[in-house]
Amino acid sequence: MASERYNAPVREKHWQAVWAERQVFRAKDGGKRPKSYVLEMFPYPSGRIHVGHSRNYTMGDVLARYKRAKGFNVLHPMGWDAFGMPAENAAMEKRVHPAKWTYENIDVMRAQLRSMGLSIDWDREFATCDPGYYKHQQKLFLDFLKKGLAYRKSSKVNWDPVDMTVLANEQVIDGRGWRSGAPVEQRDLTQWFFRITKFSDDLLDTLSILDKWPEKVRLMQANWIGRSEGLLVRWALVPGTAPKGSKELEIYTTRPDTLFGASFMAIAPDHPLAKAAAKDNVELAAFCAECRRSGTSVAALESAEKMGFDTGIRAVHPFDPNWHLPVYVTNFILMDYGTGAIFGCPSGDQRDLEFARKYKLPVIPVVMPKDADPATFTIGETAYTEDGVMINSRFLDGLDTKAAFEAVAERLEKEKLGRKPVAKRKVNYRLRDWGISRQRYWGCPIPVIHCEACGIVPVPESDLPVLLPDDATFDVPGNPLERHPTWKHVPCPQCGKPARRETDTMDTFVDSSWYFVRFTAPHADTPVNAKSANYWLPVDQYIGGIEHAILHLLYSRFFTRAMGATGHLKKSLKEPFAALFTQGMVTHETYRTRNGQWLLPAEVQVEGEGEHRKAVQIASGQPVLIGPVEKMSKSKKNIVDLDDFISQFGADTARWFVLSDSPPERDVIYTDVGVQGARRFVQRVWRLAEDCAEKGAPSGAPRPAVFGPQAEALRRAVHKALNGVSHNIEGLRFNVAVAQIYELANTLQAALGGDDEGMPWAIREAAELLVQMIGPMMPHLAEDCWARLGYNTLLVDQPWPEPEAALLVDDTITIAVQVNGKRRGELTIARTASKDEIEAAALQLEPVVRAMADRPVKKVIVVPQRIVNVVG
RNA sequence: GCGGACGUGGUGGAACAGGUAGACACACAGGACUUAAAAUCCUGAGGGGGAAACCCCGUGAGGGUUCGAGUCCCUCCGUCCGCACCA
Repeated sequence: MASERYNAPVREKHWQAVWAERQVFRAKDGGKRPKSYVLEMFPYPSGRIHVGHSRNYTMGDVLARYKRAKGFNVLHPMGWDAFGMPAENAAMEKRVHPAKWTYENIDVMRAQLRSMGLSIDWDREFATCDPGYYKHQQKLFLDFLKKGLAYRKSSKVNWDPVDMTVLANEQVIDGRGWRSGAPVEQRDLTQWFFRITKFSDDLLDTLSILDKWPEKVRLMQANWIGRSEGLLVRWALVPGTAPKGSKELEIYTTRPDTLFGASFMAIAPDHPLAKAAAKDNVELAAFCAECRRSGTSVAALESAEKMGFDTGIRAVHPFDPNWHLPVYVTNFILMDYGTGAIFGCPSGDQRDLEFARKYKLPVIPVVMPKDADPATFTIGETAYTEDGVMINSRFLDGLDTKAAFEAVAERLEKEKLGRKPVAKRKVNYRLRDWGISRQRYWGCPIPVIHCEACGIVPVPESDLPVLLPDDATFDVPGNPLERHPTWKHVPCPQCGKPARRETDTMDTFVDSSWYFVRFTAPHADTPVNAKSANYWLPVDQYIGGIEHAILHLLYSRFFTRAMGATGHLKKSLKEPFAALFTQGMVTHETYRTRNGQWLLPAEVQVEGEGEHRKAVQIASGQPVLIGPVEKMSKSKKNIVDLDDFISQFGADTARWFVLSDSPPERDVIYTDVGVQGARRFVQRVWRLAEDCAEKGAPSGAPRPAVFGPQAEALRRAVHKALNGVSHNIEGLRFNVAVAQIYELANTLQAALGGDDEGMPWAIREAAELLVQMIGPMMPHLAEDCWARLGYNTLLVDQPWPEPEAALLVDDTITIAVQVNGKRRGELTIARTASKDEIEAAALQLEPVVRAMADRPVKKVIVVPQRIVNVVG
């Protein structure tokens, strides 16, 4: 019996050094083995790694190690998503340069990740703030610019007047800047954009081939792209009612079938027609200003009452020159969707209905359910938005919704207003082009120069990278690049006259949109090495949080296409990530003092159970409020530091814990007892390996010709477990693989007492296979046990074992026997038994006879190898 | 409002493809070892009835399909997530 304990922290350091020295995880292009690119979303270097972060990397590492053992040439890299606001905030608050802050964090976090024993090829590491990375990003930008995939336009932005910066929508909370708390203004700014909408259809259509992506993510992306098919319809304006020069109004509709239910037109406050009309109408101008002020934040939209202002303008119904409809400016029409104008059909749209009721506009039912009576069908408080049969619609009456759509489209396409047709079909998208300008210092400079004479001039490629100045100041709000005394002043590359650098930097989502490409050749002097990219891409398994389901993944998909269009990637590479897995978070209780200060779990002592649980602050003895379980985050301090954890329990315990119990896509709650369980198992495996080394046959012992029944049973259990664990790792069902390993450990431990024929050999085999199975999950422990079993090779170099097929199927099996669907007994019978044999045996079973009493057997269902159901 | 997912013991969860529900783990109870504790090992356990054999009930609720439903279909309840004036 082993009496010592496994000293995880010490042994883990040892094995990490061995792996590093042998460079076992270095990936090389090419070779005979099939490739596998395993990638976890790279971290932002925020400071330190906590146990919450570790789950993502552990899952990727299990897969990477498994694939390696399976004979794949594995690429498993790591880097840093290193540009971004937190570094600048630190610069403002702590007077430390963003670069220094970032690189120091990287040093700390790299050491922490290394201590997890990840099978990373560290030679490929880079940070997106390295000039050696962003240089190539600037080159990509210039190529996008050339191809028209990058452009400048004026657009509305959220402007924080205190921090003097543009805010993303997520950074606006209740209409206020998330940092400054100042009310956010809407401003028109000229910004840089990527033309993601050029690929709208492709981005949508290709979702269907991403069969290894979660359905949920594909759906979210499809909704985000938001394709709709409709009709652009031009309405003439009644002369005399419209401002000079305004003769028509173009609207977008997906429901042209409801055209005869129209009772008003609605346009956005920023619509050109609204602006023109407001010139001569003070009240209207005031109304438009009011609409703009209420903003576009979510909160504002939710609370805003639907309001309209009758401009006095009248529009002519396309099918009836005598039918005139009022044109309202409203606060609920968006200028940047469709044409910023609609016709309102109150009976077919809830929002239009509410508007019509408020302004006493007609409500004409035009669609009714198939079985309704047109004489009695009316619209009450709810619009009828389903498909149905047309009524009150002249030539459409009696048609179904789809046919009516077509009929209207066909007629209006032939009608002429002026010289052009009244209507044309139009596919519309919710997706907008991607605004990438940020008025920040800590980002990739946009490599263009503004010249009064030449306009926008790209920085010559030979001048790349456009480096960030080291001596920026962060003591006042605003863009440090803009106020830097010299940086932006440069001669125009074309005419040589004084010109000005672009001081906007790129959204950090740009950095993370192609890093996975760069990993395939991180030292290449062009952005991409075609040979390496072609070899490694696409990423075979991508793992990360669901919070990136839309933006990051969509942007990366765009980049793959844009890089294809600019010749950096081959065009046949449609998708960057062949398989995607979104893992759940690690959550933890939160703790606060009476005055609302967050406390680390390490600062808190918790006692009692259930409702009697109480917590006190260790340092002060003061009571602590136990808050809800939430995702581990720095801001709420409900984190367990990885260094603390590893020095206490070791990396393998952390890895095992985050893989156990909860399905990987679901959240797992961090609890001390859960960790104890993982730690106990680490020790148990270690002792078990020792015991097996003692009681099992020596390594390399010849396989006995005959196994007794117990040894045979053990072997069957082991090979079945191996089969199950292999499948479950491949399917990323780590929690089930863990359970099967537990089960095997139990079986093996129980078998240690047996002295059956061939048992020592079976025990050795079982121990070896068990150790190999835990290898991807607890690699240090497995390596240690491998050595204890008498090997001087490295486990990490061993191929993944294959189960013996003969041991996976049993000769005799036990199947359940039901009477009228209720389980009454079981039957142990040869696996190959025929239906008749099974039926005969089942009918003789004592519990079956009893349950049937004297009723006649009506029918017997026999599903060989599964079940018997006697119906009586 | 629209779209989606989920609901299984005290707890986390398992159950291939409609075929023995509750694997495995945690917590719990009893026992062994120990002067004692820790650690470790063994045993028990969905609920109810019964001394036991065994019987009844049981996967959010109700209904349906089926020889058979946690799994498929319908209705409802609850929880979570995404989008949200998208025309």
